[in-house]
Amino acid sequence: MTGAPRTARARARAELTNEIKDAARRHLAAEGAQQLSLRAVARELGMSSSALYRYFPSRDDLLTALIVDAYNAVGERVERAVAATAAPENPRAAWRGLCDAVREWGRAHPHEYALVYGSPVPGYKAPEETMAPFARVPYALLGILRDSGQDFVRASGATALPKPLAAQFKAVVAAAGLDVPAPVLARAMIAWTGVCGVVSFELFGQLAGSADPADSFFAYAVERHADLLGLA
Amino acid sequence: MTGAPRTARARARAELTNEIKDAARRHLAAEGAQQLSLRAVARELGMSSSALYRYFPSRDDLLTALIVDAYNAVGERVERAVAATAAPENPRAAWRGLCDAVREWGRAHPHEYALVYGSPVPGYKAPEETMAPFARVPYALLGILRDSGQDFVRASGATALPKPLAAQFKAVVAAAGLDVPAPVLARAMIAWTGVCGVVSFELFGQLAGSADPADSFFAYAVERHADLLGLA
DNA sequence: TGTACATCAGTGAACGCGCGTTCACTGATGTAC
DNA sequence: TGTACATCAGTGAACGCGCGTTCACTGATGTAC
Repeated sequence: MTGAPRTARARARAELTNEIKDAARRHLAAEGAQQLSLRAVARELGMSSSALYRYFPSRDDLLTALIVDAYNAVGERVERAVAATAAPENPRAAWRGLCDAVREWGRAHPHEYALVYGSPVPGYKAPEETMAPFARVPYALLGILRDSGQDFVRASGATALPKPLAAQFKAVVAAAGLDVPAPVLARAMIAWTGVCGVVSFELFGQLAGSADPADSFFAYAVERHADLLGLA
Repeated sequence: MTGAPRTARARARAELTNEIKDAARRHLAAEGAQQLSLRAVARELGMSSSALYRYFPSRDDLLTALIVDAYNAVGERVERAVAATAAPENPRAAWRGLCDAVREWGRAHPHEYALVYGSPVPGYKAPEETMAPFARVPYALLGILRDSGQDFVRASGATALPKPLAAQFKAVVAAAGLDVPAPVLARAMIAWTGVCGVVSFELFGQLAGSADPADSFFAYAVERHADLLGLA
């Protein structure tokens, strides 16, 4: 992103910014998503609460930084997992890799997962800068489908979208400059919401007493969603 | 549940208990899920905060009451919707009814939806009394599948579960006294998590900029999940 | 290389606010004889 | 039906706590000549 900082002061600033975010992440894990407290973060770092204002102009800006970091973290893990599977030759393996990466990241960072995929923080409005990181995982999925060169939509037996949905998604495809047909986007979003549904249920405790532990159920659900996607 | 209250005092108590819960629900909608404030609720009702302790021994008990009410509200709507579709003859219509009921309830009460299906409230441990209301929607879905008399698992082309999952779900079926085979439970849970995934994405803002408004996408996703369930 | 000045990091006190919960109390409602 | 007593609803003050943010300030780090 930005080049290496030239002065000692700039280096210290960059380091401390990261330390603040790390402490905030720990505090998120301890106290839960919404009540992130600047004072508690400052306390953990042994500095005065007012000093934080040198680094983040308000609590919401710190939140935004954490959200951007979280989207980028899961996005990067997903992209690496997909790249490791020789995606074009085996889209189903790539899909598996994507899903496992999301779940593993979520299990390792449940409160960051909740921050981005759980209930919205009341009174917080996500600024525009979160949009690109937000889209990394869905884009990775679209990439798998595009690169497979497979006519998986036809393979799955459903060729056409209902008219209103087709119109809506054609517009989305055009506006975002995506290189997939609308039915592929629709299938991708069903798969993506489905997998997030399972991960959310697992992390939020809705599977306690049924699919608990959730490993086998998750793997099975991933395969069924692959079927629905029409992946070979 | 309990009979009609005999004395004026008991009647007033029951009424005020409901008024407190209503005010708490409104407060939930205004301020968000986790920071439900007893004092704010009392203020809205024009009573002292200490008076609330006559009705709920602590903040967590009020939360529990709201959670139980929320599960029962969505459960009842789902059960009515399913009953209205002549389910045994047309399981797919019943499934549609279930999904639409969940989504409509969620859209009408997004903060109650977030309370039960969103990020868990930090420090709050759901007591046993929430379990039965919690299970109403999944049970309604299992009822649709059982009553259809259809061999939809075979119809969908996947007969056997992987061994570990089969063992796990057989145990769940036995422990809960369910009258469906394990593969049906597995399919039902995939469908249920999938639909909740779409509703959560819609309500939590993840569909903004793509499937927004989400009506057609939701309907399409419901059909595809019905395909996956193997419903006629 | 040294000096004068500008920039920045961090402090500590303060403002004004809200929170859950406890406690001793007043007054009304219900119950037993 | 009337009276004595027990139960309950609700009050208001208090405890002890935490919060985000502002402000005037001290010292250290960087920059231009």
